[in-house]
Amino acid sequence: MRTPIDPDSIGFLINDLARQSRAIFEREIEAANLTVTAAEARVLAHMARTGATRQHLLADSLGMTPMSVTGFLDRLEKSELVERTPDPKDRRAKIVTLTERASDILIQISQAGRKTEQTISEGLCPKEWDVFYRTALQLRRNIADTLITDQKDEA
Amino acid sequence: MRTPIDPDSIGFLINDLARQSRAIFEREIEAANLTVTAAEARVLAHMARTGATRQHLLADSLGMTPMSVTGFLDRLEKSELVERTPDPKDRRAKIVTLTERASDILIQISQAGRKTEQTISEGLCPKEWDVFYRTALQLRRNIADTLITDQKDEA
DNA sequence: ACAACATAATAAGGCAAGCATATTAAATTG
DNA sequence: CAATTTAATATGCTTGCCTTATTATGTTGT
Repeated sequence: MRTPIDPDSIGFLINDLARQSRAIFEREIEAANLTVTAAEARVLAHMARTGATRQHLLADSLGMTPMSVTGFLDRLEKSELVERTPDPKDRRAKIVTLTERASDILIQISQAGRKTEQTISEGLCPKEWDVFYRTALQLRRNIADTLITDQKDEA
Repeated sequence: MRTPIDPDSIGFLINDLARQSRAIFEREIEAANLTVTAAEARVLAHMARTGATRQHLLADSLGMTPMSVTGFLDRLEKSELVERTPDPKDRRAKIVTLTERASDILIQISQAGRKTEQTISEGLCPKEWDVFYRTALQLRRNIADTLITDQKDEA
Protein backbone atom coordinates (compact mmCIF):
# COMPACT_ATOMS: atom_id res chain seq x y z
CA MET A 1 0.00 0.00 0.00
CA ARG A 2 2.30 2.73 -1.19
CA THR A 3 1.34 6.39 -1.41
CA PRO A 4 -1.71 6.03 0.78
CA ILE A 5 -2.21 9.74 0.36
CA ASP A 6 -0.32 12.24 -1.69
CA PRO A 7 0.10 15.96 -1.05
CA ASP A 8 0.87 16.29 -4.74
CA SER A 9 -2.45 14.95 -5.89
CA ILE A 10 -4.33 17.28 -8.13
CA GLY A 11 -6.84 18.50 -5.59
CA PHE A 12 -4.25 19.67 -3.11
CA LEU A 13 -2.17 21.00 -5.95
CA ILE A 14 -4.90 23.19 -7.36
CA ASN A 15 -5.68 24.42 -3.91
CA ASP A 16 -2.08 25.35 -3.31
CA LEU A 17 -1.95 27.22 -6.58
CA ALA A 18 -5.05 29.14 -5.62
CA ARG A 19 -3.61 30.16 -2.26
CA GLN A 20 -0.31 31.11 -3.77
CA SER A 21 -1.68 33.13 -6.63
CA ARG A 22 -4.12 34.85 -4.33
CA ALA A 23 -1.25 35.82 -2.08
CA ILE A 24 0.63 37.35 -5.00
CA PHE A 25 -2.44 39.11 -6.28
CA GLU A 26 -3.19 40.56 -2.87
CA ARG A 27 0.33 41.83 -2.66
CA GLU A 28 -0.11 43.65 -5.95
CA ILE A 29 -3.43 45.03 -4.81
CA GLU A 30 -1.87 46.35 -1.67
CA ALA A 31 1.02 47.83 -3.58
CA ALA A 32 -1.51 49.71 -5.68
CA ASN A 33 -3.20 50.96 -2.51
CA LEU A 34 -6.51 49.41 -3.41
CA THR A 35 -8.94 48.19 -0.83
CA VAL A 36 -10.62 45.28 -2.53
CA THR A 37 -10.08 41.61 -1.85
CA ALA A 38 -9.50 39.03 -4.53
CA ALA A 39 -13.01 37.70 -4.14
CA GLU A 40 -14.49 41.16 -4.40
CA ALA A 41 -12.45 41.75 -7.51
CA ARG A 42 -13.95 38.61 -8.92
CA VAL A 43 -17.44 39.89 -8.29
CA LEU A 44 -16.61 43.15 -10.01
CA ALA A 45 -15.12 41.27 -12.93
CA HIS A 46 -18.29 39.29 -13.43
CA MET A 47 -20.38 42.41 -13.16
CA ALA A 48 -18.24 44.10 -15.77
CA ARG A 49 -18.72 41.17 -18.08
CA THR A 50 -22.42 40.62 -17.62
CA GLY A 51 -23.49 44.24 -17.34
CA ALA A 52 -26.48 45.37 -15.29
CA THR A 53 -28.29 42.31 -13.95
CA ARG A 54 -30.45 41.02 -11.21
CA GLN A 55 -28.62 39.70 -8.22
CA HIS A 56 -29.58 36.08 -8.58
CA LEU A 57 -28.28 36.03 -12.13
CA LEU A 58 -25.02 37.42 -10.88
CA ALA A 59 -24.99 34.68 -8.27
CA ASP A 60 -25.38 32.10 -11.02
CA SER A 61 -22.56 33.63 -12.98
CA LEU A 62 -20.37 33.57 -9.90
CA GLY A 63 -21.42 30.09 -8.92
CA MET A 64 -22.39 31.08 -5.42
CA THR A 65 -25.55 31.40 -3.41
CA PRO A 66 -27.64 34.55 -3.63
CA MET A 67 -26.98 35.17 0.04
CA SER A 68 -23.23 35.19 -0.50
CA VAL A 69 -23.69 37.69 -3.27
CA THR A 70 -25.78 39.87 -0.99
CA GLY A 71 -22.85 40.01 1.39
CA PHE A 72 -20.40 41.02 -1.26
CA LEU A 73 -22.73 43.63 -2.67
CA ASP A 74 -23.29 45.10 0.78
CA ARG A 75 -19.61 45.76 1.15
CA LEU A 76 -19.12 46.91 -2.41
CA GLU A 77 -22.07 49.24 -2.08
CA LYS A 78 -20.59 50.75 1.05
CA SER A 79 -17.38 51.35 -0.89
CA GLU A 80 -19.56 52.95 -3.56
CA LEU A 81 -18.37 50.61 -6.25
CA VAL A 82 -21.78 49.19 -7.07
CA GLU A 83 -25.36 50.39 -6.94
CA ARG A 84 -28.60 48.55 -6.40
CA THR A 85 -31.62 49.95 -8.16
CA PRO A 86 -35.11 48.50 -8.14
CA ASP A 87 -36.07 46.50 -11.18
CA PRO A 88 -39.06 48.23 -12.78
CA LYS A 89 -40.26 44.92 -14.19
CA ASP A 90 -40.26 43.07 -10.89
CA ARG A 91 -40.59 44.82 -7.63
CA ARG A 92 -38.93 42.01 -5.72
CA ALA A 93 -35.78 42.27 -7.77
CA LYS A 94 -32.88 44.66 -7.82
CA ILE A 95 -30.55 45.52 -10.61
CA VAL A 96 -26.91 45.87 -9.74
CA THR A 97 -24.56 48.09 -11.68
CA LEU A 98 -21.01 49.30 -11.39
CA THR A 99 -20.48 52.92 -10.47
CA GLU A 100 -18.22 55.47 -12.11
CA ARG A 101 -15.81 54.96 -9.31
CA ALA A 102 -15.59 51.26 -10.06
CA SER A 103 -14.30 51.74 -13.59
CA ASP A 104 -11.22 53.44 -12.26
CA ILE A 105 -10.55 50.67 -9.83
CA LEU A 106 -11.29 47.97 -12.36
CA ILE A 107 -8.44 49.21 -14.50
CA GLN A 108 -6.06 49.03 -11.59
CA ILE A 109 -7.32 45.60 -10.66
CA SER A 110 -6.74 44.32 -14.14
CA GLN A 111 -3.22 45.68 -14.05
CA ALA A 112 -2.62 43.87 -10.79
CA GLY A 113 -4.03 40.77 -12.42
CA ARG A 114 -1.71 41.02 -15.36
CA LYS A 115 1.28 41.51 -13.13
CA THR A 116 0.27 38.50 -11.09
CA GLU A 117 -0.06 36.47 -14.23
CA GLN A 118 3.40 37.49 -15.33
CA THR A 119 4.93 36.64 -12.00
CA ILE A 120 3.29 33.26 -11.93
CA SER A 121 4.08 32.19 -15.45
CA GLU A 122 7.61 33.48 -15.35
CA GLY A 123 10.08 31.02 -16.79
CA LEU A 124 7.43 28.77 -18.23
CA CYS A 125 7.53 27.76 -21.86
CA PRO A 126 4.68 29.67 -23.55
CA LYS A 127 3.43 26.55 -25.23
CA GLU A 128 3.03 24.69 -21.97
CA TRP A 129 1.49 27.73 -20.44
CA ASP A 130 -1.02 27.87 -23.24
CA VAL A 131 -1.98 24.23 -22.84
CA PHE A 132 -2.23 24.72 -19.12
CA TYR A 133 -4.51 27.69 -19.48
CA ARG A 134 -6.78 26.13 -22.05
CA THR A 135 -7.04 22.89 -20.11
CA ALA A 136 -7.93 24.84 -17.02
CA LEU A 137 -10.71 26.62 -18.89
CA GLN A 138 -12.06 23.37 -20.21
CA LEU A 139 -11.80 21.79 -16.80
CA ARG A 140 -13.81 24.51 -15.18
CA ARG A 141 -16.65 24.09 -17.62
CA ASN A 142 -16.43 20.37 -17.22
CA ILE A 143 -16.73 20.49 -13.46
CA ALA A 144 -19.37 23.19 -13.49
CA ASP A 145 -21.51 20.95 -15.66
CA THR A 146 -20.99 18.01 -13.32
CA LEU A 147 -21.93 20.08 -10.33
CA ILE A 148 -25.08 21.35 -11.99
CA THR A 149 -26.12 17.89 -13.11
CA ASP A 150 -25.60 16.46 -9.64
CA GLN A 151 -27.56 19.29 -8.16
CA LYS A 152 -30.51 18.41 -10.36
CA ASP A 153 -30.17 14.78 -9.32
CA GLU A 154 -30.75 15.75 -5.74
CA ALA A 155 -34.04 17.40 -6.59
CA MET B 1 -9.45 49.89 -23.53
CA ARG B 2 -10.84 46.45 -24.22
CA THR B 3 -11.00 43.65 -21.68
CA PRO B 4 -10.57 45.96 -18.73
CA ILE B 5 -10.92 42.94 -16.51
CA ASP B 6 -11.50 39.33 -17.33
CA PRO B 7 -13.21 36.71 -15.17
CA ASP B 8 -11.39 34.11 -17.24
CA SER B 9 -7.94 35.35 -16.34
CA ILE B 10 -5.76 32.73 -14.82
CA GLY B 11 -6.01 33.90 -11.24
CA PHE B 12 -9.78 33.73 -11.12
CA LEU B 13 -9.70 30.53 -13.09
CA ILE B 14 -7.42 28.73 -10.68
CA ASN B 15 -9.51 29.96 -7.82
CA ASP B 16 -12.66 28.66 -9.41
CA LEU B 17 -11.05 25.28 -9.95
CA ALA B 18 -10.04 25.16 -6.32
CA ARG B 19 -13.54 25.92 -5.11
CA GLN B 20 -15.09 23.46 -7.50
CA SER B 21 -12.75 20.61 -6.77
CA ARG B 22 -13.04 21.20 -3.06
CA ALA B 23 -16.80 20.99 -3.38
CA ILE B 24 -16.54 17.66 -5.14
CA PHE B 25 -14.00 16.36 -2.69
CA GLU B 26 -16.13 17.37 0.26
CA ARG B 27 -19.04 15.58 -1.27
CA GLU B 28 -16.98 12.41 -1.48
CA ILE B 29 -15.78 12.85 2.06
CA GLU B 30 -19.32 13.21 3.26
CA ALA B 31 -20.45 10.22 1.27
CA ALA B 32 -17.75 8.20 3.03
CA ASN B 33 -19.01 9.47 6.37
CA LEU B 34 -15.70 10.99 7.29
CA THR B 35 -15.43 14.02 9.49
CA VAL B 36 -12.37 15.74 8.13
CA THR B 37 -12.28 18.84 6.00
CA ALA B 38 -10.21 19.23 2.86
CA ALA B 39 -7.69 21.40 4.66
CA GLU B 40 -7.40 18.91 7.49
CA ALA B 41 -6.85 16.16 4.96
CA ARG B 42 -4.07 18.25 3.52
CA VAL B 43 -2.41 18.48 6.90
CA LEU B 44 -2.67 14.73 7.35
CA ALA B 45 -1.23 14.18 3.89
CA HIS B 46 1.80 16.26 4.67
CA MET B 47 2.26 14.51 7.96
CA ALA B 48 2.12 11.17 6.23
CA ARG B 49 4.74 12.29 3.80
CA THR B 50 7.14 13.92 6.21
CA GLY B 51 6.77 11.49 9.10
CA ALA B 52 7.17 12.52 12.73
CA THR B 53 8.28 16.15 12.87
CA ARG B 54 8.25 19.25 14.92
CA GLN B 55 5.32 21.50 14.37
CA HIS B 56 7.17 24.39 12.83
CA LEU B 57 8.65 22.11 10.20
CA LEU B 58 5.20 20.89 9.40
CA ALA B 59 4.12 24.51 9.10
CA ASP B 60 6.90 25.10 6.59
CA SER B 61 5.88 22.08 4.62
CA LEU B 62 2.29 23.31 4.57
CA GLY B 63 3.25 26.87 3.78
CA MET B 64 1.32 28.28 6.68
CA THR B 65 2.10 29.96 9.97
CA PRO B 66 2.89 27.89 13.06
CA MET B 67 -0.19 29.30 14.71
CA SER B 68 -2.42 28.03 11.93
CA VAL B 69 -0.90 24.62 12.31
CA THR B 70 -1.55 24.71 16.04
CA GLY B 71 -5.22 25.21 15.30
CA PHE B 72 -5.40 22.30 12.91
CA LEU B 73 -3.50 20.05 15.28
CA ASP B 74 -5.80 20.98 18.13
CA ARG B 75 -8.79 19.72 16.18
CA LEU B 76 -7.01 16.68 14.81
CA GLU B 77 -5.79 15.80 18.26
CA LYS B 78 -9.31 16.00 19.62
CA SER B 79 -10.36 13.60 16.89
CA GLU B 80 -7.47 11.41 17.96
CA LEU B 81 -5.89 11.43 14.54
CA VAL B 82 -2.62 12.97 15.67
CA GLU B 83 -0.53 13.01 18.80
CA ARG B 84 1.82 15.57 20.22
CA THR B 85 4.74 14.25 22.19
CA PRO B 86 7.51 16.28 23.76
CA ASP B 87 10.73 16.39 21.83
CA PRO B 88 13.45 14.91 24.07
CA LYS B 89 16.06 17.03 22.34
CA ASP B 90 14.32 20.35 22.87
CA ARG B 91 11.86 20.88 25.63
CA ARG B 92 10.16 23.74 23.81
CA ALA B 93 9.31 21.57 20.87
CA LYS B 94 6.72 18.92 20.23
CA ILE B 95 6.80 16.07 17.81
CA VAL B 96 3.59 15.36 15.97
CA THR B 97 2.71 11.93 14.70
CA LEU B 98 -0.25 10.23 13.12
CA THR B 99 -2.16 7.76 15.25
CA GLU B 100 -3.30 4.26 14.36
CA ARG B 101 -6.71 5.62 13.82
CA ALA B 102 -5.41 8.05 11.23
CA SER B 103 -4.07 5.39 8.92
CA ASP B 104 -7.55 4.03 8.45
CA ILE B 105 -8.93 7.41 7.63
CA LEU B 106 -6.02 8.28 5.39
CA ILE B 107 -6.89 5.39 3.15
CA GLN B 108 -10.44 6.54 2.86
CA ILE B 109 -9.31 10.06 2.19
CA SER B 110 -7.06 8.95 -0.58
CA GLN B 111 -9.91 7.03 -2.13
CA ALA B 112 -12.06 10.12 -1.99
CA GLY B 113 -9.18 11.98 -3.60
CA ARG B 114 -8.90 9.51 -6.40
CA LYS B 115 -12.61 9.62 -7.05
CA THR B 116 -12.49 13.39 -7.13
CA GLU B 117 -9.65 13.26 -9.58
CA GLN B 118 -11.58 10.94 -11.81
CA THR B 119 -14.67 13.10 -11.73
CA ILE B 120 -12.70 16.18 -12.54
CA SER B 121 -10.61 14.82 -15.36
CA GLU B 122 -13.47 12.95 -16.94
CA GLY B 123 -13.55 13.37 -20.67
CA LEU B 124 -10.16 15.00 -20.87
CA CYS B 125 -7.55 13.70 -23.23
CA PRO B 126 -4.94 11.96 -21.05
CA LYS B 127 -2.11 13.74 -22.76
CA GLU B 128 -3.52 17.17 -22.03
CA TRP B 129 -4.27 16.07 -18.52
CA ASP B 130 -0.70 15.01 -18.07
CA VAL B 131 0.66 18.31 -19.33
CA PHE B 132 -1.78 20.13 -17.12
CA TYR B 133 -0.74 18.20 -14.06
CA ARG B 134 2.96 18.54 -14.64
CA THR B 135 2.71 22.21 -15.41
CA ALA B 136 0.73 22.71 -12.24
CA LEU B 137 3.44 20.98 -10.24
CA GLN B 138 6.12 23.10 -11.82
CA LEU B 139 4.08 26.21 -11.30
CA ARG B 140 3.67 25.55 -7.62
CA ARG B 141 7.37 25.21 -7.11
CA ASN B 142 7.96 28.27 -9.22
CA ILE B 143 5.60 30.41 -7.19
CA ALA B 144 6.74 29.02 -3.88
CA ASP B 145 10.28 30.08 -4.74
CA THR B 146 9.12 33.56 -5.69
CA LEU B 147 7.21 33.92 -2.46
CA ILE B 148 10.18 32.83 -0.38
CA THR B 149 12.58 35.14 -2.20
CA ASP B 150 10.24 38.09 -1.74
CA GLN B 151 9.86 37.29 1.89
CA LYS B 152 13.59 37.48 2.35
CA ASP B 153 13.65 40.81 0.54
CA GLU B 154 11.36 42.25 3.15
CA ALA B 155 13.75 41.38 5.94
C1' DA C 1 28.75 32.29 33.61
C1' DC C 2 25.46 35.07 32.08
C1' DA C 3 23.12 38.69 29.42
C1' DA C 4 21.08 39.21 24.92
C1' DC C 5 18.93 37.24 21.46
C1' DA C 6 16.43 33.68 18.90
C1' DT C 7 13.16 29.94 18.61
C1' DA C 8 8.89 26.64 19.68
C1' DA C 9 4.51 26.52 20.74
C1' DT C 10 0.38 28.84 22.15
C1' DA C 11 -3.44 32.26 23.81
C1' DA C 12 -6.36 35.75 22.30
C1' DG C 13 -8.70 37.78 18.93
C1' DG C 14 -9.88 39.02 14.15
C1' DC C 15 -11.31 38.73 9.24
C1' DA C 16 -12.78 36.89 4.80
C1' DA C 17 -15.47 33.80 2.19
C1' DG C 18 -18.64 31.30 2.13
C1' DC C 19 -23.03 28.30 3.58
C1' DA C 20 -27.86 26.98 5.43
C1' DT C 21 -32.18 28.32 7.20
C1' DA C 22 -36.06 31.22 7.77
C1' DT C 23 -38.55 35.42 6.52
C1' DT C 24 -40.93 38.93 3.73
C1' DA C 25 -42.76 40.78 -0.28
C1' DA C 26 -44.07 40.20 -4.71
C1' DA C 27 -45.06 37.38 -8.94
C1' DT C 28 -47.03 33.33 -11.25
C1' DT C 29 -50.04 29.57 -11.95
C1' DG C 30 -54.03 26.48 -11.37
C1' DC D 1 -58.09 34.07 -5.79
C1' DA D 2 -55.52 30.39 -3.27
C1' DA D 3 -51.28 27.91 -3.65
C1' DT D 4 -46.85 27.94 -5.09
C1' DT D 5 -42.56 29.94 -6.55
C1' DT D 6 -39.19 33.48 -6.70
C1' DA D 7 -35.98 37.68 -5.20
C1' DA D 8 -33.64 39.48 -1.79
C1' DT D 9 -32.27 39.54 2.92
C1' DA D 10 -31.57 38.72 8.34
C1' DT D 11 -29.43 35.83 11.32
C1' DG D 12 -26.04 33.03 12.63
C1' DC D 13 -22.73 29.51 11.66
C1' DT D 14 -18.17 27.14 9.96
C1' DT D 15 -13.70 26.97 7.88
C1' DG D 16 -9.29 28.58 6.98
C1' DC D 17 -6.38 31.25 7.64
C1' DC D 18 -3.79 35.69 9.89
C1' DT D 19 -1.38 39.02 13.46
C1' DT D 20 0.26 40.05 17.81
C1' DA D 21 1.52 39.06 22.24
C1' DT D 22 3.34 35.56 25.89
C1' DT D 23 5.87 31.80 28.02
C1' DA D 24 9.30 28.61 28.16
C1' DT D 25 13.24 27.23 26.57
C1' DG D 26 17.91 27.22 23.71
C1' DT D 27 21.97 29.46 21.76
C1' DT D 28 25.64 32.68 21.40
C1' DG D 29 28.99 36.18 22.37
C1' DT D 30 31.91 38.14 25.95
